[in-house]
Amino acid sequence: MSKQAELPLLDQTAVCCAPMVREPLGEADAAELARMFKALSDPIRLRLLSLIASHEGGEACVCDLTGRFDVSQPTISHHLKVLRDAGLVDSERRGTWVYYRVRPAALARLAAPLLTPA
Amino acid sequence: MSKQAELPLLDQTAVCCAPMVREPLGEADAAELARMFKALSDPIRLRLLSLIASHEGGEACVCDLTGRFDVSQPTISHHLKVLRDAGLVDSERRGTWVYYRVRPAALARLAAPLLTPA
DNA sequence: TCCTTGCATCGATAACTGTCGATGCAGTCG
DNA sequence: CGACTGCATCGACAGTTATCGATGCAAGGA
Repeated sequence: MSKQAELPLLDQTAVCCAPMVREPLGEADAAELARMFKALSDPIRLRLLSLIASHEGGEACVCDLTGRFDVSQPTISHHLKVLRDAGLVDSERRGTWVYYRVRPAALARLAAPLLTPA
Repeated sequence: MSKQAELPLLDQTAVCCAPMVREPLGEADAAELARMFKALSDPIRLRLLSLIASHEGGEACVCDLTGRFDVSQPTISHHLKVLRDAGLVDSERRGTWVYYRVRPAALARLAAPLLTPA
């Protein structure tokens, strides 16, 4: 579990600190950002992410998440996998349960290009 | 042109100022945010947005955009429509050309929930 | 008026996505 | 060991999306 390195590495400074208002996105940056935004392009995934982030301790086990939605457990599992593959969350098994936790750096990477410089 | 009101109105303060780390997203908020993120989930649309935003005057006509990509003109037109329907850009016809311009408030609305509070 | 240019729309098609029930697998508890 | 629970994976199916060429339409110039 905890698949990292699903996305190619990026020049952190390029994506992180240069709002796209200043200079056009390169093809590679656009491709990676698009992959991450795509993970956020579903209402259930957004709610999952916010449930995880706002849960006490900053983490939530799948059992806390399933049942809060009108979709089946395999569907929740699928959405969690999409979030994980996009690098937005991490998962860790502890005993019977699997805990998910948000990766704040990933969110920051997405927010950065959206912020218009003053 | 310039279709507004494609998205239902939202409580501005709820979406805008409450990072989802604090409290879980409501269903309606999640649905609208997902629609906007979906518009950003394509590399071509991200590059289009950054080209428009970084273009001099903060606006670009379609003729500045077509030809910078390996896809046909109708495809570019389609992607611009997606961005417009999501409320991320505005378009205006002036004479022969149609100019697109980013709506900074929309970008800010997307960035807000991603920012983790200190 | 007719032709040209800039852009949008249409219809078709291949690829992708969300969802489900069924199933598999790992860990826990008798 | 055997049963049960929590979660992931599989295979199938319906709905959506990205793309294209063809076409339409508006504005400007000859």
